[in-house]
Amino acid sequence: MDALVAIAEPTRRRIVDALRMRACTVSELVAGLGMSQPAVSKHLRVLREAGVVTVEVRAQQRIYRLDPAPFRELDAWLAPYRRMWTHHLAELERHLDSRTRPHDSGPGSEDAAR
Amino acid sequence: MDALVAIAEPTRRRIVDALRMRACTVSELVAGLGMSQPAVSKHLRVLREAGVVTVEVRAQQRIYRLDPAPFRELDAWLAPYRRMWTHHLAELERHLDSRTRPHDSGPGSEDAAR
DNA sequence: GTCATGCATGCCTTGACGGTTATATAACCG
DNA sequence: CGGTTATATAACCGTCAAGGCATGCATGAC
Repeated sequence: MDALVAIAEPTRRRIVDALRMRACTVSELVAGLGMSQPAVSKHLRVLREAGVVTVEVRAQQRIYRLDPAPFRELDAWLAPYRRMWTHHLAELERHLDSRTRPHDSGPGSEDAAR
Repeated sequence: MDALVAIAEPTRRRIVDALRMRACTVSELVAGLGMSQPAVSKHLRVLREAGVVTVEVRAQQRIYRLDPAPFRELDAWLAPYRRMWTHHLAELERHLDSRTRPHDSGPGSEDAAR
């Protein structure tokens, strides 16, 4: 979950969101972010060391692309919380159910989450 | 996605992970974290203002519990990235396929693994 | 070779943040 | 009422990180 800290930073999340569409060179990112090139390079370094992005050296250019691994990790971390809100939904559903059909006692239609 | 910044901080993630199990008072969190009470209160304030937790006033105690909303939001943000790693898996699968059966050219029977 | 390009690194400043101690507020207990 | 409990807030400090500029280091073009 070290990647989470890296991704949380607003500017880096902009970079990540940009790389989600397609791999980019540093210059392209600089143009899109409206920031100095060193600043972008430093953010890319953080993302690199957190395993969020990988680099492909191509002449003088560096092509950055996302590494799926940390996102899978984030997804795994999020999993137990998913149960939380599905539980909340189920509760709400039961509540609404009991208001609509006050005497419905049977475990009726199950609506699977997502 | 302001909640992401709040959750990214290590101590606050410990708090969130604790609250995932059950709602807690401040004192309980302080005991679990081994930190000063003001420090915990400040983190709780950040989480509160980010919409991550809600408070229930009960005499002198404040019972904190998670609010599912920001986690759903995080899940939604993560969704497009999910497509990324499933795509990677499909690619890897194709690759392994071509190595196992080098002359398999037709898009014939697809045996989906796992 | 020299020059230009693309990027990384070093240094510096500034602002934000996590942690502490001390204090204020509020609710129960006697 | 005074005293205790539970929590928030204030004031302060040390640290760290994000951004800027200047520079170094490769690679390709000439």
